[in-house]
Amino acid sequence: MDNTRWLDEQEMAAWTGFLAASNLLGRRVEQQLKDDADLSHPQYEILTRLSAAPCGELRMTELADALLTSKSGLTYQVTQLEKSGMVRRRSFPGDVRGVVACLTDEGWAKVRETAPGHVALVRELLIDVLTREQLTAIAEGLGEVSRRLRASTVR
Amino acid sequence: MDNTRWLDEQEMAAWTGFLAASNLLGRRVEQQLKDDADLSHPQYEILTRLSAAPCGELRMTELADALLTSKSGLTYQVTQLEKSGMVRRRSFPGDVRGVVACLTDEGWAKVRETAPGHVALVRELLIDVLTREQLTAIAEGLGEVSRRLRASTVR
DNA sequence: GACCAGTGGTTCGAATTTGAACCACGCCAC
DNA sequence: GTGGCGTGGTTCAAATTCGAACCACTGGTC
Repeated sequence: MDNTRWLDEQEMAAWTGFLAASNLLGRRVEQQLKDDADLSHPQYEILTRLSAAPCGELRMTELADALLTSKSGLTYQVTQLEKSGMVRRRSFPGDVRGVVACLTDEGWAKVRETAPGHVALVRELLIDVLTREQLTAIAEGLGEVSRRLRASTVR
Repeated sequence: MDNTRWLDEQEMAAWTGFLAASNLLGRRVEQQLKDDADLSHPQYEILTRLSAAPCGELRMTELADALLTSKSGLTYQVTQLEKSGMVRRRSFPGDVRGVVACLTDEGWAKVRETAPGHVALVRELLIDVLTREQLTAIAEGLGEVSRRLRASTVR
């Protein structure tokens, strides 16, 4: 017996569209960040997360699950950013094990000068291509999808 | 002056939802394929593309741009699949340079036994979470997005 | 106060990915 | 035919990624 519920045309289109957009967009964004700011996308994410946090600093763990990357991956990227002077590590007062990453002045400067170009690209390639209805559908639909994924993921 | 058109709340939600869904879904799918079939996602993609093609074979180049990966990446994955006996390389009659990848019997078997579980997961994590309206919005919206990305990408 | 399961981060090795350099060949124009 | 340019694939080194093992420490429990 084959009782698999295969995908109909519409569903298939959604899945392949999602996959393709995800690959191609990721690639383009990565490319632009590398060219304009000499940053990888994960690195850019780290910088913006930090810049949005009070005092420009966050615990490693908080960063790690905001970034959706593995712990070791984060360690690596933060080390890179530290080498290039964008970020500094400090130890967390109150728990010797804890480490907080902290934006340096150059880090702040980098974010300020990089963000506009990044936003412009995202707008051009994604946001402005969609109708308002598509935009809200995506915001709500994929929002729900990722909420469930987060919830069901073993921490 | 800062004349950047920043993202409003809705637009931001769409972008972050998209990024998160993309990361988390990719990770989960990857995981499942590895566990159930001992395949990476790119490898699975190769197998299904081949199985959808006449005679189960395609030129390397055709595969490469269907897969949205670099040429060298494809070479690597095909080599892996060849080692595990899912795929065979033949030379392309009519152009000595050309190489066609070709599903073996085990390759066919692998696709048949892996596809149902894969589809079920995609359904559970993505398709069945969305309303029908969201589904069509995503199919059309992201379809258009990726079409443009393909078109504007240097080949 | 000593034990012990659990946390926060780093280190390590293995697998994958990418772009650039490369090689061999086909396709033309002359 | 014979240069010379573009193509189809592979090879190479470098960067990144992941999970598993690890270390140092914390917070209860007895």
